[in-house]
Amino acid sequence: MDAGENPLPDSINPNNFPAKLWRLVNSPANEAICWDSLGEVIVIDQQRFERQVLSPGSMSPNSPDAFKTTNFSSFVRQLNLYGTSCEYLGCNFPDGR
Amino acid sequence: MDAGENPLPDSINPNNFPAKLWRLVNSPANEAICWDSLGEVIVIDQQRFERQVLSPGSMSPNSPDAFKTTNFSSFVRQLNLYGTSCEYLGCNFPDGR
DNA sequence: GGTTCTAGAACC
DNA sequence: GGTTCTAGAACC
Repeated sequence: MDAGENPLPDSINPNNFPAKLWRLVNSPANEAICWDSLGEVIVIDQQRFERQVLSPGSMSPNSPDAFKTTNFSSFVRQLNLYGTSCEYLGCNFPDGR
Repeated sequence: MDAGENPLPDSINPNNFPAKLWRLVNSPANEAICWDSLGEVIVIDQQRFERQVLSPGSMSPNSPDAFKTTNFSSFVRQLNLYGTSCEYLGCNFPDGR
């Protein structure tokens, strides 16, 4: 599903963390973060996420989906603040295997 | 100075975290982590450190200097456990500038 | 409202 | 003895 199919209620500020996260997780274009098969927890590929989402210049400038931090640990702090469970999809090989 | 010039006392287990950290910080071969100019805090380049020290295969296999984790956040947890102050030397550009 | 650094706690 | 996940606290 794309963002158009699961709009957020007007009471949610689209510029805040939960809304950005929601759009990103539901975006099929994004390969770095997604729902698990049961739709209960978020699965993150840290390497990809840092490269494709957090890294400055990785998203189009002034994108409403860009997070304010570039640090993965700060992003995780936000996840925890909002009580979001996630799994880490890691690749353990430097060459990306 | 190299490791030969500042040996650790025999009472320090060379396989434990503080000893590994000590050797690494004092090693001129290592570019990812070093002392600041006053020799008071450790300066870490996170990107380099992940690539050149934590990443599996980045150090010679079974190196006594290899840490047990591959996660930067776990490494930072160890720093904090031992009360080690550090500064983060970040590069903010995806291409390494 | 978000970011950063550090620490608690449970687990291995 | 180390690792991981989460939370406290101070700061911006």
